[in-house]
Amino acid sequence: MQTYAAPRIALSPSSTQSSLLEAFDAPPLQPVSFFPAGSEIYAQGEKAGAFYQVEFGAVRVYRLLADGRRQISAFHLAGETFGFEADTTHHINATGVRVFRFATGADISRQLLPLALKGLTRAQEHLLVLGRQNAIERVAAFLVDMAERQGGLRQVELPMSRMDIGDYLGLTIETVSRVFTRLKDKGVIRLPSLRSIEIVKHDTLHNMSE
Amino acid sequence: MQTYAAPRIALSPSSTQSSLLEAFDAPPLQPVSFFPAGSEIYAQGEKAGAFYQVEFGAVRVYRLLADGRRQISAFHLAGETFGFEADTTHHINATGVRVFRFATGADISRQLLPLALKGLTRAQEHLLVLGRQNAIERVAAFLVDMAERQGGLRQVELPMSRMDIGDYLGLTIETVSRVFTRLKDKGVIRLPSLRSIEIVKHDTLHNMSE
DNA sequence: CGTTGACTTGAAGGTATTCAAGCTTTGTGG
DNA sequence: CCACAAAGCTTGAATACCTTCAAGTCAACG
Repeated sequence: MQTYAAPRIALSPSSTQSSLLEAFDAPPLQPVSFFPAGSEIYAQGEKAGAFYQVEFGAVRVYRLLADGRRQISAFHLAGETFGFEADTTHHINATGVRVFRFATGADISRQLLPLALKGLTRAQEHLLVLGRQNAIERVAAFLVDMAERQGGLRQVELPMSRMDIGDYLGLTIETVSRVFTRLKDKGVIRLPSLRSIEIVKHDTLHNMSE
Repeated sequence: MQTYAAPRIALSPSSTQSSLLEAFDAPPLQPVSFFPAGSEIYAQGEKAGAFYQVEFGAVRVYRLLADGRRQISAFHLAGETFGFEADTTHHINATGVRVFRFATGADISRQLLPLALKGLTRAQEHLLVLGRQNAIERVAAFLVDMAERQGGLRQVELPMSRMDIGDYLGLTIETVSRVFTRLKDKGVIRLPSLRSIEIVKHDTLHNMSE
């Protein structure tokens, strides 16, 4: 199985972080362990019953077909919290994740349910993108989502490669690259560097993602 | 918004039903109400905190784009149980659903969590299909899934239209139809009627879905 | 400064969509 | 029960979009 070692890019905490954490009603947490870049979290023996906070970079949750085709079902960005997803056919690949455990096993489900529901809602929106939107719409939706999760600023950091983006959007890296170029030529975005984009025409981008 | 009134097709209870229900450890349930064909469940004022059992036919969970494009994120078949998914941008369309409510609001999350996790796992598998598999593979995966959920028999009933299948698999109805024809011509399946298929070469179908 | 990996760009090809027509099934009224 | 209408499904031809294959550029790193 291929392992992707993503570069460590420090991100500012996203806006969704605090609200998600607040939703937990201050559970008793203990930091337990830290996973360096490229870690296969569950491959290292971790099971459900823990949940995680991303310290920097990003976490990819993905599935593979027998021939190696990969679909990333979710990214978790720096500052965000996620949990469960325990499943042997299911992989999580991290760059800098700190693990918290629940002090008691009693009300784990009360803690995990909002995360599960959030994940389910996102997955349903993602299905709409993959099933019914074309390449430009997919990339636009991705950028809008990334921007929102980073506080809605003009400047958006992409803590993942073009290949990751392609595997998230169900596109090839070439198509992702071409769409970036098209958006740049239209003046919708700027590309100061490979891993950062600047959203110039926010409304246009938003309309593109429908 | 378009409403699809699916025909009422009685299905034998699927194999996954009992295991899901058993997982609930016999919660105190009360049947509350019944939704006829074409009901928009949440459009009728139902909120989360209840869960549902499909009596016959099927339930579609879907999202719409502004221009009407639709993506069905899940089918729930006769005998199966589902819950939550409360969300205004999110629609559920039913043909014959009985609603159960939890007697107490206390341990709702303990009851809902396994359902949420099941839904999340299925959504992730669905994302892999939509993002990385071609038309034949998608239809094959769909048929294999339907067969398994109906007890693994050769004969599979499809309690939904070609349009529903297309909107579930991210394909047009024409493509769905063409793939059915191709599978029939290859001798992999038979089509005794529009809404029922017979799986002749089970292994071939399974390999196609990867 | 050269090498490596990641990304971009171009051209050709393939797969699914679109548009259109014909067919089949289902439902309805005579 | 039959005839017709309407809806759903199938089939065909042309088109569009994305992929594949290939070459070239850029950036990071030793």
